[in-house]
Amino acid sequence: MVDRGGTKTPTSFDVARAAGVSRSTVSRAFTPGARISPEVRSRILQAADTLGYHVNALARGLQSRHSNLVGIVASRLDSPLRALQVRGLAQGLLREGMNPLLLVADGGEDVQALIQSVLGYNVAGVIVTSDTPPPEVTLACNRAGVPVVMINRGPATEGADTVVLDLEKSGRAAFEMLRDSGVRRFALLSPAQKTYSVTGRSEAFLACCKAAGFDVVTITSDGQSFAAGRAVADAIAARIGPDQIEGIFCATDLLALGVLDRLRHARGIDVPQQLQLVGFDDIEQAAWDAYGLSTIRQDVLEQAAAAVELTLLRLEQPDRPYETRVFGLTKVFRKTTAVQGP
Amino acid sequence: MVDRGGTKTPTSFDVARAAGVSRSTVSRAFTPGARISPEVRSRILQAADTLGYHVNALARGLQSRHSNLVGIVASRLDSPLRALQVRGLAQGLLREGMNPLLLVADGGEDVQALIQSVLGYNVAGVIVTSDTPPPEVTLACNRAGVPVVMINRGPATEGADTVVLDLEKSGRAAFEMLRDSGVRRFALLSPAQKTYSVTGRSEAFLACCKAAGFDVVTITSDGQSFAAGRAVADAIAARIGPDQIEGIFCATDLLALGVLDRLRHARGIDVPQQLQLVGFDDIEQAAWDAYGLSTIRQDVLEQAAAAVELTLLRLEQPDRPYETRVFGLTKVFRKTTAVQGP
DNA sequence: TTGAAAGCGCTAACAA
DNA sequence: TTGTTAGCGCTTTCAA
Repeated sequence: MVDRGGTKTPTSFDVARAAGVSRSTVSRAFTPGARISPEVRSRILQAADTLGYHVNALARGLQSRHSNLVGIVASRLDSPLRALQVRGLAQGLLREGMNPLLLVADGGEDVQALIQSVLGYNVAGVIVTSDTPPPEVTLACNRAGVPVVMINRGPATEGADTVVLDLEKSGRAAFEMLRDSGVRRFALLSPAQKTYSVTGRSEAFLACCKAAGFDVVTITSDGQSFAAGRAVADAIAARIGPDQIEGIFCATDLLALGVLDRLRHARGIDVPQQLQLVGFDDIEQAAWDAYGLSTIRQDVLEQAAAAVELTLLRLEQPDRPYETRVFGLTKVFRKTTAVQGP
Repeated sequence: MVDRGGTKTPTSFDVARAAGVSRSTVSRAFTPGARISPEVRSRILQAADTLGYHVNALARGLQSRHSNLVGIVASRLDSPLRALQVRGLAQGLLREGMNPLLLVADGGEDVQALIQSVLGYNVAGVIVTSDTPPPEVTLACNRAGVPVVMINRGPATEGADTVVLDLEKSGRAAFEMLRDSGVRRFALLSPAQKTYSVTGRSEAFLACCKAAGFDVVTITSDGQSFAAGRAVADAIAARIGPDQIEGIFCATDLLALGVLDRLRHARGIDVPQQLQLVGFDDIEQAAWDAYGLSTIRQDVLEQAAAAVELTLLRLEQPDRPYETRVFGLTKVFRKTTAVQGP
């Protein structure tokens, strides 16, 4: 805030004087549930309105030992899934009267330092949906008494509420979709970088295949982006053919789309005739006609809502036991599997 | 922040005592550019580290009359362009030691109320990249002495620095791309909702066509999403044919992609043989092989960096004249025009 | 229901 | 270069 010499922002003192009450009373007028008579209250509110007064959140937070700021730690903000998730988080928070402090944690940034700086705002809570889940985040927040909610960053950690997808079901769903589409020779495409949810469902998929007596060819990508998928498409194409792979589970939609794009347009491979493909997430682009990706849907908006709810719950009851909300998923058959959707 | 009865967070007082100095000196140790001897400074930093001390941003902001919080007002956070923009903004801000306060302003929310609440944090600035640019935002911020930067929300408003695309060049580039690809019968697809940049370039395109002696068929969509494009694709298809439209400029890539998707896959229309198509933005998906959309690139990351820079500049020199940075664009020929890229 | 007084943790004048 | 003294604007006991 730059002081441009203009009129100073009015304080509760100015409102108090205008309304003929004390500053404490003004404070009460702006505190939901405070004991104050309706008449006095509306008189104050009116005075405040004409003066253009609004509570100074800094002072309030300083005094009351907590602001209504909630930190959101997110990485890869520009990936479709994450963008939607952050939007859900921000809107949910705003709706509850909290303000989201956005922390982008893509590689370069020092997450630890970010958390420290955020803690300096007496944040009411921190929601983590980053890829790299530094356990120190939980630690630092716990020390400061700040509740933490992890989204798909489990496993259920002591000291944090958690929102997760059912890993086992995720992997199984992928296996089933391919198997039910007639695939007998399986492959898996998964990023080299370990991540709770992506690696987790990949391993669950592997386990399912093995349990059913199938071998799996595993291919590793550099990251989970579209470009990463595209980059390994040739390696995949090379393994298509008699006695080779028939169906592949790509651990994220973006990866699947990258593979699909190159397979079809550069290699002229017919999906699903020559190779079947299943992704994961059901991002908006998966449904675009040019792709029609068969995939497994997770409802990020629902997860975001749960994260907000968990944050508020812990604010109300700091001592409640840590909770883990496990979310399900939906198989979405489209056009990259033999079994096809509508 | 919930007080879980644990150890209290250390204050500058504790650090001062541990380091054997006064609180002001501790403050100086954490203030870049403050006059303090290196030895004392490192002694304090060390004491702070062992105590787990970090500056309380609330108290600092309260006292110094400005926090290092910067509000970002954004809408449609989950659209590819906006997501990238917000990411750039957040990272740029973080890099400069500022923290982004994210305000999602999609229809429902009362922007005015949001701004008020944000102003309560003594934010150092506000960056607006929302679709609906309430002039009240500028007004409210100006009254509070908070600098405002508008991204593509011009025209240059008094009271705000501005980052914009060259509207005239945008529209002209679209016209030229189609014309140079041999189009003689033009069409325009633009959202019904007025927006500075989208409506602006649409009108510039119209003007260019008219000036060159061409008529233009204008088609209106409900919004600028993929779905909106898809929804008007049939209406466009109906106008393809002898003596009908040969090329269309879609005011956003998402719109163009929606049209293209349905035209090709539901209507079996050959683009660019039967119809040429040019989009705008060059979002990631435009380059995906399944689409290969010819488009006009705007560099959102560069714009975001400029917005951050303008915010900082005004912080340093509150009285400098308001500045407008105009950005150029790049024609990207791909596969939806007769003239094609690499 | 209201008011008076005491800080929340920090920075910014000023003095040393 | 360092310490001292005042607040920043608010909420929160505690009395009235």
